[in-house]
Amino acid sequence: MRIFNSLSNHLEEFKPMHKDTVNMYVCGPTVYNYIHIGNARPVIFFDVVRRYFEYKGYTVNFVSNFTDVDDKVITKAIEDEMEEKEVAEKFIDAFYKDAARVGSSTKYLAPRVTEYMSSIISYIERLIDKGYAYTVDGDVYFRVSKIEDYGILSGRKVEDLKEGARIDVNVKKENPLDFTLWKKTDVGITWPSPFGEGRPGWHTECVAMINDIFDGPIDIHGGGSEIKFPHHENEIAQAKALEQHNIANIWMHNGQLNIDDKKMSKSEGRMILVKDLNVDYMGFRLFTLSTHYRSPINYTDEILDSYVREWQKIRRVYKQSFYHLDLAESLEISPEVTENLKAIELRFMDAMDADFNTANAITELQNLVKYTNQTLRSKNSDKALKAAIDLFDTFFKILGLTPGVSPLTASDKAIYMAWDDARKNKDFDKADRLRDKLNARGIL
RNA sequence: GGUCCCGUAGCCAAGUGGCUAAGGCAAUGGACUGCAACUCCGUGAUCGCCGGUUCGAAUCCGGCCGGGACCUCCA
Repeated sequence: MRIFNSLSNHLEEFKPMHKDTVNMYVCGPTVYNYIHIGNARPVIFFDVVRRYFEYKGYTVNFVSNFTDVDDKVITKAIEDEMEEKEVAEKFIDAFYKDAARVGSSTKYLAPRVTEYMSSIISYIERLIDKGYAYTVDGDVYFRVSKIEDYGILSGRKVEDLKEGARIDVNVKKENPLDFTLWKKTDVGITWPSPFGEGRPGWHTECVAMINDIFDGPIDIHGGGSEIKFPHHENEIAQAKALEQHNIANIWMHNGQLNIDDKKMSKSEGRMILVKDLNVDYMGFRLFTLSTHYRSPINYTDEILDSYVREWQKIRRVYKQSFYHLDLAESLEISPEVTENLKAIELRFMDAMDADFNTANAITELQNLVKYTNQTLRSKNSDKALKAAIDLFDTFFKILGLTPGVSPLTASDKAIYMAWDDARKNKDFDKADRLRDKLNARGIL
């Protein structure tokens, strides 16, 4: 399988560092607010990455952090007259709820900055010891000039960066590009350290946690493209300084989600929170996976709506097939995998193998829908239908889509049979009443 | 100002050197149907514009137009 590596800018054949295991880390949210639909994109996409690796038989050690201390969390805490910890707890809970809503697993290791403070401090100390960082007045800065190819990930040159850099009011820095490792402060929560009372900068947490948890470089590091620079660039710089490696073999970055073709902006009123999305979340998940993960994706109500309807269509044929077999007491029938189904499955997997081309994978899901609708209406095809359902289950598992269909109850079946009889007897009044009942139960 | 990305039918979107440019939505014609819903079958684009490279380009190169991102907290 081939994955696009942001570090090399090329598609690369995936080779795990440790046989049958994938170690991956995805930059998680800063927990000062509910997540918006743009935050949901990596939550959904990297969940699919994990699912696909698991489908392929790998054990996936999936880690994604919570940034539970930084300026925003502190500001929010002061605003709401809460402790930083309370703010973090509140929005971590909310995050888990939203992640579950959009169909992503929440069962993974989620380290928090506050839990790794000693690791972060010692990481910074080691950087100072080796001359890659310097202390000024209780602040600690990373010395970018010590890193030979700083800018390698984001494809920037130090000269270009300097030219574009704002006039830095912080005269403490040796170089405007140097970034903060430790910030001296007396606002909000602080920790004691050898450099003084303060709190860590944003860029060390991920490297320190990865270093602690995985003990060495990992297979995949993921995140949104907008944090490629400076965050990921700075992570690499620190790891190079101490560990002489790039943290991850493969760096993956998802494109941004825009609203009405513009970047989300709270101040301009262009921001939608996941919890406020008043639709079937599976439709939203399908929407985010309908564009290749590296491309930007545009949100409008209309576009989302078309994917919600698409999801209903997918779910409908699955449900109808499932109930068809259930009514025939054939849910456990042995499947007959036809050539068509084999071809659809093969193309689906080919798409996933090609840098997680979920857009093409979804096309195959749609081909399966069409095939199943045709099969559903032909006679004596229960075995093929069973095979189709099995394939749906496989696709759903990989994409993280859940149709929410379970076997019918005895009373459901009785009504269904009665409806069928009424129609055969041309008792349409009765049939319509029974049909309403079945609709109310969500069976038709 | 610097760096970079994108522009495929009304809409979403795949394809990044070679069979007739996938698929979906919408629209429209037909089939099915007690009615309706559902579903199935059919119908649409020469790929922003101009020029170049090539036997051959949506795919490579150059210019132009349009949109966006990053360079500052941001998934």
